[in-house]
Amino acid sequence: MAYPAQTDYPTIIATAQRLIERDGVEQLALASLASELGIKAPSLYRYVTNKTALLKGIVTITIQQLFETYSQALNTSADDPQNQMLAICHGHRQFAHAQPKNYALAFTAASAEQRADPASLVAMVLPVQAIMAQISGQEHSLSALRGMLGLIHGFILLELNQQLQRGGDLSAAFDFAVRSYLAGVATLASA
Amino acid sequence: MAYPAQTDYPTIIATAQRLIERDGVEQLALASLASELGIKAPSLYRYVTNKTALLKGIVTITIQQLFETYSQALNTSADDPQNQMLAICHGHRQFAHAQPKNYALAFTAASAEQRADPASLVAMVLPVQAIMAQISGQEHSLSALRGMLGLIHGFILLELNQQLQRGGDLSAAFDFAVRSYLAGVATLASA
DNA sequence: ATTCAAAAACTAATCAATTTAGTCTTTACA
DNA sequence: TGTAAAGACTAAATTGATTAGTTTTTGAAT
Repeated sequence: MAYPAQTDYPTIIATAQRLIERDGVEQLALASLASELGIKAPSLYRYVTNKTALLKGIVTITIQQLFETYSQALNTSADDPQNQMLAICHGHRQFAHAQPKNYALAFTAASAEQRADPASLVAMVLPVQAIMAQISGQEHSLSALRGMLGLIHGFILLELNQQLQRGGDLSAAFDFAVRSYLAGVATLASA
Repeated sequence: MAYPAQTDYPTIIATAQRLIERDGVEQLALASLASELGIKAPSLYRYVTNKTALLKGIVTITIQQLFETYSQALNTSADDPQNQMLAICHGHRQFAHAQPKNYALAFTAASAEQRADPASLVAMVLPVQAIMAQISGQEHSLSALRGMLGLIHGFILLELNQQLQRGGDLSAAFDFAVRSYLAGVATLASA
């Protein structure tokens, strides 16, 4: 029963994500964000308690979006576990490439207050672990999952941070690495 | 022919590394660093052009230290390429665990001005690629190397960022993942 | 011995950004 | 038609990096 809000939380987060993708996180000042929303910086404090909380909100939303990418990959993808897993890995990488700055922010937030809620990460990967179990066997499924997440995440970060600059087809290298890993997991499982 | 310096560049970097490890990068203020060195903040500007340059200096030194870890692993390690590679991977992980905050800073610096010189990274991994070639064959050695670096780096970052919190022996999982990957690379190479 | 100049540090001030305090404006509803 | 709550604003406080200008120390030349 009052003044009509000139913005709202989802808009703030979405706008912040857009600015981060355009200019980088370091450049994200509350003044610029507010200006982009047509308000002044102090007004943001009606929606977020401080900048750290804002960043954590961004991280949370980004993870949710990645989560949706996973769901889609799981639905649309192929018959056998190997191909399902490949679809997930490529989906993950595409997501990261589509919003590199937000992806990096989501997974390398320096301070603990900014990091994603662990529970949501677990929810995200449980179905993936089930598929991995078909490849690695139950016993190794958690370790195998962790290795795979490390592989795709690390590869992507090295790419995004310009640390794989020696040429060659990075998509092919990624595919090669994931296939190798899955093949190895399958081998060690049957041994 | 003058005032004796109360500090020097290497001391500044080493002290900054220590403070980062103790309190985190976000907490690294020039005033605290200066105070730790027994001087005032503006005096730091005689040694570094600005805070960004300081951070880049820290990153550079940290990478050099990791480089030395690699050299040691390469010297002391075993006969066959698989075991040499394992030694490198475990050495890398131990280094990261010994100085997690500086490791994360070195490899996830948001802005390009803070990142390590690409050439030094190449120099660091060339000998590793030679070993990888013995496992994967020349043709795949670069892709296989990239995958391995991604795997160990990603796994370590997930660990350090508390994103592998579901229990279990992480050292064992790391070992399992690396062995799986190497086995897979060897398999695909001979195919 | 004294002075000079350069190096290095200091204090004080500026600038940029987040955050807080207090005030004004809009609008739904009695 | 008035009023209270929500939302935004301006102004000011805070914190941290950076700059300007000044002072201190000391080795070397007179």
